[in-house]
Amino acid sequence: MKTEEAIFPKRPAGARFNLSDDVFLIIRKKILTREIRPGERMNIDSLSRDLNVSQTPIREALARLEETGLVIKEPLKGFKASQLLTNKEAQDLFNFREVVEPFAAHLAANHATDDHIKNLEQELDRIADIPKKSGVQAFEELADHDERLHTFIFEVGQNNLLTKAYKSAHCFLHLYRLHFIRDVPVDSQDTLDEHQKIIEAISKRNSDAARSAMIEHLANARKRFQYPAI
Amino acid sequence: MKTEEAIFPKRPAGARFNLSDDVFLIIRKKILTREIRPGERMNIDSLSRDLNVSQTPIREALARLEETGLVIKEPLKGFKASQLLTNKEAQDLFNFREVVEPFAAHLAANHATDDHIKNLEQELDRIADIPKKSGVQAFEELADHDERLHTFIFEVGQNNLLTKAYKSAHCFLHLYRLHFIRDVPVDSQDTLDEHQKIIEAISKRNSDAARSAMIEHLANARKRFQYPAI
DNA sequence: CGCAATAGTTTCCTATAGGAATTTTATAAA
DNA sequence: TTTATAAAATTCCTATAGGAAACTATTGCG
Repeated sequence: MKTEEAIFPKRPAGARFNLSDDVFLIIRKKILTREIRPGERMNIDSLSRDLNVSQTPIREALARLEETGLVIKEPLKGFKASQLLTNKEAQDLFNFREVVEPFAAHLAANHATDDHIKNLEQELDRIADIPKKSGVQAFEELADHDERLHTFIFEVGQNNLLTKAYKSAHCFLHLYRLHFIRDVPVDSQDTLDEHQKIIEAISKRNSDAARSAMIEHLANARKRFQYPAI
Repeated sequence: MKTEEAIFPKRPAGARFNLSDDVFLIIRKKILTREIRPGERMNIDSLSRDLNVSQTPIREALARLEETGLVIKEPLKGFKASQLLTNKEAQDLFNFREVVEPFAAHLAANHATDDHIKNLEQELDRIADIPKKSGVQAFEELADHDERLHTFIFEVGQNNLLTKAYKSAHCFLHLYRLHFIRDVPVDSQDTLDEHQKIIEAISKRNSDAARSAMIEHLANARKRFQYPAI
């Protein structure tokens, strides 16, 4: 079968390809952009028709997504996108972050190469004008930046296990945030200031400062997050 | 198709069942007991013949196992069990545990019900005679106990996200330990004393004591672990 | 011996059919 | 009208067969 190029991007020549990986990424994206809503049923048949792919790769992709927790299988009923975090689960997530991220920042300060630091500073430049913007677009840019930065800090830290744990938890925060905070005016300046402080500490290879900057940032982020009272 | 009851245990009448879940657990067990060795190729065909199941559920189970990291897919070549942790990765794992488990112990002390505490103390009784034993059997009993205890502490702690992260990391430690320490005489008394200290702290709902007992235990465990110089 | 072409194997993917469970619809009775 | 039962349609789950692409091994040739 010829895959539709509009959907499946061309790969570098010679690269191994694999339908279920593509399908996995596509469906995951649909969920993370809320094209598929939390709790929504996902029909294997129609997915396979939409993506122009047989059922096998769809099933594999859904099985993998189930393992990540983004999708839930109800035997003999079908798959559905999992529900949003409850308030309690969101608090659990923050507890998790408060345990794991300061350590990641500490590691990052110890392992950062010059290239890493350049990347971090570029990231900061790239989003310097967000505070002047407003509305959904500002929110989305800030959320994307936040995600890139925090993930990158883990990657600089070089503990793959830790990184994996963070990533698998983080996508739920992403969804939660998307759902509740989308239309709330965000005070992006505070966030960016805190990010800057973290990056500066990492740039100076000051691991203690990086750790405490992250602790402070997360405490504030949690407060900013309390906003939507479910 | 009729599943073989020797392999697939009967389920309570009316319970939803699902072949790929069974297959997932069976293959995972084969890996965690080293019936399938790290790095070993896994042929979909022969798996499906062995388990007397068609290829579809095998593929789904392998896709899920790939997501956990226990299995690696090489497109157009097939699946294989993933390699053992490198020494560096094992150290990363200990770093991860040292960040996450003291917090879990803290949570457990705060959330423990009387039932939980009874279970913890029973677990301690159950293995009190391990120090008198020796050889592979003693090792296996200790390893099983260790796994039960640490996992249970997370469950008492009630942060599902944290628990999930721990579990998904822990199976690699399990394999690593199985490979390198199996035939090394273990000094189980130290381990059990430390476990006891943790359980006592949790029983008294003393979260600070639980945290520091766990910190101490992990530091010692890491030392005991250095044993096999790879 | 080294290299290239070929055949065989393996794996991925598709397609499809039929069984099983669920949901929906239709019909009948209270 | 409401409730209960039965039939139909939908959907999921499994099995199986076969084509396409890639890898492996063998063989033949220089």
